[in-house]
Amino acid sequence: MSTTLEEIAKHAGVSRSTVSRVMNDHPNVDQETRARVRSVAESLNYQPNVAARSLAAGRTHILGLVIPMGVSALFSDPYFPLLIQGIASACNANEHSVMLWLAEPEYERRTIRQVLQGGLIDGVILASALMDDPMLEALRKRGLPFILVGRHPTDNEVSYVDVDNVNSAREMVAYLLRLGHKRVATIAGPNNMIAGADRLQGYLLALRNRGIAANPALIVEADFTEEGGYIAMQRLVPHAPDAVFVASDAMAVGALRALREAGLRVPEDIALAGFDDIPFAARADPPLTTVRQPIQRMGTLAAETLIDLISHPQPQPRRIVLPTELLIRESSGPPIGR
Amino acid sequence: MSTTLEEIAKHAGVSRSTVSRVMNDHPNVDQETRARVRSVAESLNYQPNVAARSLAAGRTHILGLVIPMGVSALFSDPYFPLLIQGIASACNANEHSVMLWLAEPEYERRTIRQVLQGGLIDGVILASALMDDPMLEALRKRGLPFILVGRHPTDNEVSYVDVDNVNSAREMVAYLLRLGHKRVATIAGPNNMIAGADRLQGYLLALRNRGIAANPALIVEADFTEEGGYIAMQRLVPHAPDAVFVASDAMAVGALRALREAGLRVPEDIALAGFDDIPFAARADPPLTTVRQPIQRMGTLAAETLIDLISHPQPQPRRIVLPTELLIRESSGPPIGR
DNA sequence: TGCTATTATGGGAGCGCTCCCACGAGATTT
DNA sequence: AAATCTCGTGGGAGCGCTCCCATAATAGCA
Repeated sequence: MSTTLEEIAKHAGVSRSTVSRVMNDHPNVDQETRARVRSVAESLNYQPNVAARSLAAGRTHILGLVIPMGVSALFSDPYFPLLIQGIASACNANEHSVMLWLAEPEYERRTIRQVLQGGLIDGVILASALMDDPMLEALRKRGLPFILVGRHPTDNEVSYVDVDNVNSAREMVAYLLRLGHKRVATIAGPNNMIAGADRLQGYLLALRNRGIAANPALIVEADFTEEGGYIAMQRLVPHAPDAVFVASDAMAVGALRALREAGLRVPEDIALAGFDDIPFAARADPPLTTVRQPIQRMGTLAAETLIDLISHPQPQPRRIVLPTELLIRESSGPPIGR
Repeated sequence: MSTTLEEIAKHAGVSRSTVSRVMNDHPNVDQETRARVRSVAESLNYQPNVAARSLAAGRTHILGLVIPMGVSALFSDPYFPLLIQGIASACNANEHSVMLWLAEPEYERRTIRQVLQGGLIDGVILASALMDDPMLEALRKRGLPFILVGRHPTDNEVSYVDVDNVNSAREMVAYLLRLGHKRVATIAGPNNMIAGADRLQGYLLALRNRGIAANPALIVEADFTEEGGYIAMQRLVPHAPDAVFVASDAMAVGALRALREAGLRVPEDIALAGFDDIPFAARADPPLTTVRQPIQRMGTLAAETLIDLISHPQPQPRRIVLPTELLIRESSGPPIGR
């Protein structure tokens, strides 16, 4: 069926061992022999058997991508597709493959077991871990290389790729305040998700820096979905905010819809700002002021860093923080007079 | 590190073979022995080594999911996330795992080789194969079980899960015609994608059934993206259609935007209908008349069918066609007088 | 009672690979 | 000149599992 090392060896007139050395770029192989083996392998369309390699060497060139699906809602915004694309693309470029686990809570124990003990994963990318994700604990106990997409709030011994959610949010809210808004509200993300908590933190910081006391009535938690943003905004309207920082664009789109239904104009009656810069943000009506984060790039970097971490284990964690960009569009409006 | 069969055997006071039989639900094991082995395995948190199992038995309980990324645009609409969710969910429920390949054209040959010859995939789900997808040819030549999501136009020896795109589109266009529209246009999907071609086919059929000649000026091909829909609609506007059937909701949202900018009201000046029923469709302004297709369910069924196909190989292909549903919302408007 | 099914179990072989050690030949050192 | 050190190569062992065959114990039937 599939070509084996031994066959290549026979055709090239060398031993199995030599072919193996060639395939793994080991030194101490004659230039000429190497070339001959390479060409035979190519012509026989040889592909090493991953299972055998894994058994013998414990290395598979497969990365696991684990996405907790407690918040399955997340899958309806373009965040994960972009992340996956970035990861897959890096894997393609580096001769790796991806195994995907959508960790549904009801199968949690089994998923963890599969991921950790199946023996066919070289490392794990854990995307948007929850605050107290059991997968994280299991990973660290097992000693399998892994990297988070999205930092961990308490544990600073783990590697991650992230953007600075706190400061990005803070800057956005500071911008709204500078425009002259007095009652800046926020629609926050779920508090058990790190990005949600961080962006709320940034909001609070910006207020504090201006010496403004946070008004609990102007802070509503939602679930990162359009629908959630819609409902949250309906709850916010009676409290008459003059600007709202929404912790994701998907929610901002929902908020926009609620405002339209409430007969409020954006940005004339109320300014709005989102987070993410999803493709639709620029095309919303009005176009959405938002924070751009390089999602696909984060995926690529996570994969690349993990691959490096696997072949060059290091005690100290890698922490990669990518820059964001404030995109000022029409939804935040001009400075207001006073 | 990881627990092995042999350890379980020792703890349970039986042989490796017996443990293997228990783990694979083979008959001819004493009830009591079986229970004992089970409990030992459970308490030692045993997980079979996938690589070893694969090597020995040629079965891995891993499904490959291959998504051609020629049209990476596809990833910005919720189709694939939903499909993936359905597949992953079925895999979780059936003790399988998923390997994901986003087949970028530049790595095509290598991807095919990895998928087919790595030896760690029991079967493949190929999503939205292109018209002449080389992966398909390779799969069939290799004899690996596989299933398509989205039928194949010429090859009817392959298994697939799909909706009846032709008839669903036909019905939607027939509905628009029944409302009294005279110049029904379409924004079609890419012609090298089967769903795109099929929906266009349905459009043409509906016209033919009414004895209406297709007007080339009223048919514009786009790429299933919002942006593509926007541009397509701009090109359509000068030809004054009174209704447009858009082959995907994502494109319909773009079309809506183009119409708004052109100062045309929906549905008063022009009726609009989409396809897919993405979550946002119901919340668009106005809410979008569309065809609902059970995307997540298609994923689940594809995975379940494939798993069945792997354990019970059959010569004849399985063809599963799921029903769609016409959702009449405001964007198509009421019947028009004449 | 003898004989053949049936059931429960153990152990060997081997899947395709990597790693380690052994070996010979040539280069380098003393 | 002998001793040592490279380098290139081959072959054995073994990763953890499944499959097959052998064996023993029991059941079924004449």
